[in-house]
Amino acid sequence: MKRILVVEDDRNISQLLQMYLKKEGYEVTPAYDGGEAYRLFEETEPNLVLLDIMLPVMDGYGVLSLIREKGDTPVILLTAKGETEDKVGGLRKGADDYITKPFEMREVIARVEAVLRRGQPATKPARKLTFDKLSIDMESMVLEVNGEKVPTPLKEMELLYHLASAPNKVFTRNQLLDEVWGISYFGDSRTVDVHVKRLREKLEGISDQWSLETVWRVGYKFEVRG
Amino acid sequence: MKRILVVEDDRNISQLLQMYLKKEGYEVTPAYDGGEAYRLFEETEPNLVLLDIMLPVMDGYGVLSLIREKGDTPVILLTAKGETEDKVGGLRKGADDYITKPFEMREVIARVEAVLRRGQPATKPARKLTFDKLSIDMESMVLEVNGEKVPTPLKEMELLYHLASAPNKVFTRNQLLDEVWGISYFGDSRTVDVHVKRLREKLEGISDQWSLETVWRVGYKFEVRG
DNA sequence: TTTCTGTGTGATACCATTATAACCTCTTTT
DNA sequence: AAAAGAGGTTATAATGGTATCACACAGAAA
Repeated sequence: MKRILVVEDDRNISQLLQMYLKKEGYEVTPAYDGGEAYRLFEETEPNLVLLDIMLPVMDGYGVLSLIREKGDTPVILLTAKGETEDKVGGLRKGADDYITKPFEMREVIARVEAVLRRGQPATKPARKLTFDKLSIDMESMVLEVNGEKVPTPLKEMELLYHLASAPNKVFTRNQLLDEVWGISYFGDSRTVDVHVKRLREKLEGISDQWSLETVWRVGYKFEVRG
Repeated sequence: MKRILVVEDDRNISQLLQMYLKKEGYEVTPAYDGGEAYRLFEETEPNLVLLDIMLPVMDGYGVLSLIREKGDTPVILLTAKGETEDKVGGLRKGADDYITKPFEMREVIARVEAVLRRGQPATKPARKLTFDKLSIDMESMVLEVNGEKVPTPLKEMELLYHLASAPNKVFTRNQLLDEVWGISYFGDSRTVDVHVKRLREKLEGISDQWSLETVWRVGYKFEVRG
C-alpha cells in the first residue's frame, strides 16, 4: 500500500485530506509542523508527500530541501491562492506538482495518482541478467533456462534477479524482505526460504557455473564459480 | 548533448515531457510562460523548442515569431485537440511540426528525433505493423486478421498498436494509461483490462505466433514466439 | 552421542489480482 | 427521437500467487 505524508497545519484541511486519501486506499500519516514533518518523513519513508507551504516552526520550503537531500520522493505542494511566485519557486526547488487552495478533493486525488503513476516507470529496474545457461529478463518478465522459457511468478523473478545482480554477495533474510518485498512488509522471514525453495526446483541441475547457496545462520547468495 | 526548451504552462504536462526527454538523453529546460520562454531561448540556445500554443502573458505564436527572427531553430508546436486551424497557421508561420494533445510520449519522442535528425517534420511513422496473420494499420485505421478486415474502435487499435510496437515488453496498466490514454487521463486501470478483453475476443485463435498475455501483478504484453 | 537451534519442505487457506459481464453515458447516425 | 456504437465504470466470479504453519531434517556445540 502506498504511504502518503500529509504536512498541513490546519487541522480541518488535514483531516479532510486524510479522510479522502484513506478512502482511496492510501496509508496516511499527518504532520502538523515542519519539524514533525521531517521526523515522520524519515520514520515512515512515504511514497509521496503533500506539503503545505505556510507552516509553523519550519516552512514548506525548508522541509522540501531536507526531503530533496534524502532522495527523490515525489512532493506535491499545497499553496494558498495567489501565491504565484511561490509556485514557480517551489517547482524550481524540486516539487513535482502544486495544488492551489481551496482545492477540490477530486483534483487532489487526481494529481496524487498522476504523480505516483509517473514515479513508477523510473522505479522499475527492468533489466536483463545472463549467467551461463540462465537468463533473467525483467523487461519481458521471462526466465530462460537452457534457452527454454520457465514460467515464473513475479516474486520469484524479483528475488532471483535481486540475488543474481550481486553475485556471491550474501543477503540476510531481512535484507531480502526489505529489498524485494519492500520496507513496509512485516511478514515471516520463512517466506524467503519458501521462495528460494521454489526457485531451486526450477533451477536445479542446470549448470555447475552457479547455484543458490544457503549461508548458515546468515542468509542466501547467488554463487558463481570460476 | 542536445538541448530542448519545453514551453508549457501546465506543470503536469511539462513535468512529464521533461522526464521522458531526459530519459532519452536530452538536456531539458522548462519555461512556463511566453516571456520566460523567450528569455530562456536566448540564454540556453536550444537545439529544439517544444512550444505550447496556449500560454499566459504571450501566446505561442508570439514566441514563435521572435524565435524565427533569431534563426531557424526547429520548433514543434503543442496544440489542444481540435485546434485544427491552429495547426495550419502554426506551420505556415514557421513551425516544423505539431503534435495534438493529449499526445503519446512515444509520438513526441519520435517527432523530436525526426526533427533533430533531418531538420524535417516527422512523416507520420510507418504506423503499420504486421505479425503473421495480423496486420495493424494506424494509417487507414484497419485491423486485418487472415486478410479479413475486423472493425475495431480507435482505443482498441491504439492499445494493440502500442503493445505490438514493443513485442514481448511488459507494460504496466499505469504505463498504458499514460502512453495510450494520455497523460491527462485519470481513470481506473480496470479500463485497460476491459479493452484487452475486447481485443482478445477479436483476436483469439488466429495464430500461435503471437498472443496478448497477462503478466501477473505486472501488466500485459504482446508476446511473439520464435 | 545428545541437544539445541536454524533451515528445508509440503500442505493449506487466504486474499489480491484479473476476467467477465452487464450497465451507463456520451456521441453519432438514421 | 430512436438506435447504435464507442468508451468507461462497476459488480461479481474465477484465478492462482503468496504467506504461514507444522514438522522433519541438518548443522553446530557440548
